[in-house]
Amino acid sequence: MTQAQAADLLNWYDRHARVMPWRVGPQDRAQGVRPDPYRVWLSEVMLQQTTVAAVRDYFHRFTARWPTVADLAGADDADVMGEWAGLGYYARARNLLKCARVVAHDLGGVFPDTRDGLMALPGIGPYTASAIASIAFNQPETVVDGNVERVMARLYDVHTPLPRAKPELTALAAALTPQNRPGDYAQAVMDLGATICTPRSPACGICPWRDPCVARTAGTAATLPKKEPKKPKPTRHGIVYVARRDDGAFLLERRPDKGLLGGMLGWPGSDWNDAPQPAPPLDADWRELPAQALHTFTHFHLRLTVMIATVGAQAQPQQGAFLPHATFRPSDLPTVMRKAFDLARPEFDNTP
DNA sequence: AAAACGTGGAC
DNA sequence: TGTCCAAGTTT
Repeated sequence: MTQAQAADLLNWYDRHARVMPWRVGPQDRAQGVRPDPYRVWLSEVMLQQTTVAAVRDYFHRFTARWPTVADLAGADDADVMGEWAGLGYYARARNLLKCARVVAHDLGGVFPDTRDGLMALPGIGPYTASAIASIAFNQPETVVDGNVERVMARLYDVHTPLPRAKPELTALAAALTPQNRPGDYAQAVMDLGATICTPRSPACGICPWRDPCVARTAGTAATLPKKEPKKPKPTRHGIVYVARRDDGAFLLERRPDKGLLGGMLGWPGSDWNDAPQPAPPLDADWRELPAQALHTFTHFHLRLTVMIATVGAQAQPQQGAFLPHATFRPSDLPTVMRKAFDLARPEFDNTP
């Protein structure tokens, strides 16, 4: 019964698998081609809470610049954080480097091939460990991501809201996981969730699991999975200071590793709260821009007031350091800081 | 164990 | 415009 269901899904995957740069397709896989564990790991970390569309270009840039785990382990922290800029959840990038260095220096450059071994590494949790073990090492582990939760909730018409339903959905997913082709099966369920069993208006008519799906029969598919209500996001305020030196250098600071945007480059400024105190990083003739930078994080909205100033070569900052014009890439900034820069930049162009 | 942690696209 | 959501992990 369940074996037949798994076979139905694998047949569907053989015909409809999405093509992705880190993936070995079912045809090649059948010929014995194995995916590179480094690329599987890198893609899985990038894909945590992040869409395939957003990951593609980052994956290409990372693998072009650091083709192996040893290359990545030898990279400078600032270069890795800069390449990650814009992708979000920056703890992933810090843990990525930590993990690469453990694998390169302590494990001889070889990734563990078991779920437990993988889970011991920084930035690898239950989902990612199962994904790497099954996809890269063909271990019969069960992956449970948002797609799998949705597919299982519908297949068995589970109305318990998430995250409470997670253990139940995990058990249901495990019972379906076949012993053969575990990697293809894992990717097949996720492809099904991403292309057929979508959050809104699922395409039940062309679903390989149309017949056994309880929620489709009950007419509840589109309402599942249920979720606990979310808390409203408060709005916080902050002030950033964008100083441009005569020679084109900009005053930037490296944020501490802990906390929001940890380890990333940013403009010096105030704390972010209801009524931020001015905190200019150096004495200058600061001018407030008429427009604010608006940005929404996971748990709050932010309205950033942008102050700008042009300073001379003798300027001595109390916070941060001037980054030479030739060294500064705006693309190294996290998005909220790039938004502030996008407001400030034309002002410097207009008043050189 | 609840909260922190980013961003961009779809509707 | 606002809300939801995406191959979750850490503390």
